[in-house]
Amino acid sequence: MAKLDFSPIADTTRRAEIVALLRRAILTGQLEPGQKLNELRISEQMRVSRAPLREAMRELVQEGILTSIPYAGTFVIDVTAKDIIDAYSLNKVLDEFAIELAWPQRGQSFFDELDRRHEAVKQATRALDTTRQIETALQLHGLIYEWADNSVLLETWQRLTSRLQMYFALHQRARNEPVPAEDLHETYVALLKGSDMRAAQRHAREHIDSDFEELLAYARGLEERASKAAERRR
Amino acid sequence: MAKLDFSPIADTTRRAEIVALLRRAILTGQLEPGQKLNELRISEQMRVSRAPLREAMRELVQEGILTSIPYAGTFVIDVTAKDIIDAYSLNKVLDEFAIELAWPQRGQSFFDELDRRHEAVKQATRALDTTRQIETALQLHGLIYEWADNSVLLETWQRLTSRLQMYFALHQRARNEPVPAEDLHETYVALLKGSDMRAAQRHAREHIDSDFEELLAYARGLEERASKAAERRR
DNA sequence: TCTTGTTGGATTGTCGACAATCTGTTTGTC
DNA sequence: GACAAACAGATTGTCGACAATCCAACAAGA
Repeated sequence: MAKLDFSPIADTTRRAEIVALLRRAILTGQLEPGQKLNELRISEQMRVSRAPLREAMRELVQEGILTSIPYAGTFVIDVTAKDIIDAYSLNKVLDEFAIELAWPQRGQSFFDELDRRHEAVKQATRALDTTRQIETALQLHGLIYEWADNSVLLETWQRLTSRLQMYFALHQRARNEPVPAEDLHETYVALLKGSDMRAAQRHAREHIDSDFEELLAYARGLEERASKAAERRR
Repeated sequence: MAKLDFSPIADTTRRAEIVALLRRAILTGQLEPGQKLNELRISEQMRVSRAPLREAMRELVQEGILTSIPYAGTFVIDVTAKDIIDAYSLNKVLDEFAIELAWPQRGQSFFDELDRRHEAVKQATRALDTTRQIETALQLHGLIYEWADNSVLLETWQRLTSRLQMYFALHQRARNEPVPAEDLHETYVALLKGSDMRAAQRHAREHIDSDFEELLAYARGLEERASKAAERRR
């Protein structure tokens, strides 16, 4: 008998599709931070009743990209400079841990997948598809987590990634100019293939820092705009 | 004007109360791992309609203590030895990070709160209230996270804590004998008051390991029972 | 006997309507 | 005109009923 692995069949509940739609809208910045989600309007647009929509929203609230205030509404989370700093500093720690766990698990299939994902990033970069560029870069980064073989760590990283993706998307959107940017991941990939774990950990940390500077600049801009808006309100 | 800090008013949605009730039932082990939650029955018992109950369940699914299979049901998560190992090893890393962040933030109010929580543990221990003992011990442990001033880290720890609380409760429940256990936190508290951060980090790691052994023994018991049950099913 | 269809009951997913709550505006009073 | 009470509209929270799906038991055919 031919050996054939079937993947699990897709979730076919409206709820799951709504979650995917909303998440995508938020993570790509189509829904802006602080924006209120009107249940009636969205449910009409999606041709769905409010029940599955509300359940989907609860999921995203727990996922950390929406916040809900009883009887007031559900909103896209606000993004502050501190949030970005917090997320990044935790990401550093987790990265180091993930590399440590994944290191002995590396093998041919790991390297193959590494190349595959790296290629995807390069392709998105060439195509000037910034949204996809962010997505693929994060997926490349996520490989060590998938191979770390620690389900709680993976889950944690996925939550964190949601926010990072959102932050990057907002950043890109703010300077509404596609940034080709040559490939920053060459060294990262090479080190993950090498034999010096410490070096890989160190690079992951530094690489993060370089991206970080840009994001922080954006965050500071946000802060400024927010305080000005508060001033205007007086 | 007198300075007075009001705490936020309680959530008054049924949903929030249901979440609290269910969470408590799960974390204290009243709902067993793998058990199915029948929506109709629970909603009738709580005198509530299925809508807020289902929303509450979605939250707990995202919180990681329930799992949902479309059209099949929502279940309390299964607990495997690997889950416990994974949670603990991540907890070590996070603890180290939290201590590092919290260290410069320590001050009188930190020490006071530390003592307060330590006292709560001792009291629960004296009263042989194992459920409360677990709760208070985790709260003591959580102090460094609250003072680390990193919202993402805190959030992450709270998710992790849910599981740890559940694991401990199951463990206690399995050997249905209240364990007085003398105070294990004396050293931990002392080190957090001291001036040697490294020592505190080291102790946190070792302290975790000692509790860990017990939990692992329990987990292995679980595995064994599970495999036997699987055998019987053939 | 094994496999494959069918059927009934139970349970989850979804819907539309109603109740509770909030917010901004209007009205009334001083 | 300033302030508070009452109202109106919009929005969220909750409910009961219906539709879709699953599962176990049973029946039919090879």
